[in-house]
Amino acid sequence: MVVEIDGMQESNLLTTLEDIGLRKTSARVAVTAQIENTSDSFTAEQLCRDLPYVGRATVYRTIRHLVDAGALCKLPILDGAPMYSIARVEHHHHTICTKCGSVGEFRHTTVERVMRSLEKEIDGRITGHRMEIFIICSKCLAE
Amino acid sequence: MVVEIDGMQESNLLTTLEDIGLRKTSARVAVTAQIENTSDSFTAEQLCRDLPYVGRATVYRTIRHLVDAGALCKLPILDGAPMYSIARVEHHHHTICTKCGSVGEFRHTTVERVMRSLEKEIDGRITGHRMEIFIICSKCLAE
DNA sequence: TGATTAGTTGAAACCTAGTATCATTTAAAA
DNA sequence: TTTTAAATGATACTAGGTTTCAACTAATCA
Ligand SMILES: [Mn+2]
Ligand SMILES: [Mn+2]
Ligand SMILES: [Zn+2]
Ligand SMILES: [Zn+2]
Repeated sequence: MVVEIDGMQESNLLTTLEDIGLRKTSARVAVTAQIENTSDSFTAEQLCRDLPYVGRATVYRTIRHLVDAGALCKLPILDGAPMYSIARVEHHHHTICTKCGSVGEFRHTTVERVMRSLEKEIDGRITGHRMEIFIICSKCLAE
Repeated sequence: MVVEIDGMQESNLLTTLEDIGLRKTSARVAVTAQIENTSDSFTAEQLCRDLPYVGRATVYRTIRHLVDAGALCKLPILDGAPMYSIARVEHHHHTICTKCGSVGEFRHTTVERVMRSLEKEIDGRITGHRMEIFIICSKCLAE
């Protein structure tokens, strides 16, 4: 069963940073607010353009903190900069529209069950997995 | 059922290039031979280091031709350069050892079946998918 | 409250991975 | 052979990101 995960839940990235023991600074307020107001996924460079008064280094550092803390997903894009999106649930996978780049999150119980069954069959110890489904999203199909 | 795919089958990357209509040049002979003699996966920079007499531009161009032709897999590594490996079967997935970086290829019938079943459930039209399983390989576990 | 201090910032320099340019060379057809 | 379009590779450039470090500031403390 596919469970699509969407929209604006409480996330407060700033609190995540404070919980790690980092200071509440104006740069961090600006970066986290911008991310939370961007309902879609984004790249680091987009964030830099949206926040011209925050230094590049700080934008990148803040993103890294949030990824390390598990509050942001970093997903590799084969040609180009990785995309980031707020991680609303612990473990999930992504749909990526190859036309417009929009990213969706979902969980799939059968996939997870299959993964667990693989542990007996794969040579070595499984420590994790990643899955992306490439789509043309309904919005792009409608055009 | 997991089908692990391994070892040295006939692949002749050079022939792939000629089949696309590209000329047989000494640079292309060198690059394809080096790839075929590297039984493991590799990065573009590794290949450049192994072939100091072939220009960087040519190494990158040759890799791109081979990827476009489907003879090489390009797989994204979250921090760093993508890895390449010879594509021995049409569609497959990868295991990546997070310790030594070695890449394995496998097919999994159940995963593919699940993918097809997802088409009804995901919003949009599915055009493809990607899956990587992160492992500590048996070689690294043995150390 | 103001003094202290360790954490934070951001301009600039740097780095890695990869692409574009273009004069020279070469494969392959004629 | 001669011809010529394709290929090469040195060099310059770009994108994405990190390091450095002097200046700044948030949080703690007297
Ligand atoms: Mn999963
Ligand atoms: Mn598959
Ligand atoms: Zn789309
Ligand atoms: Zn390993």
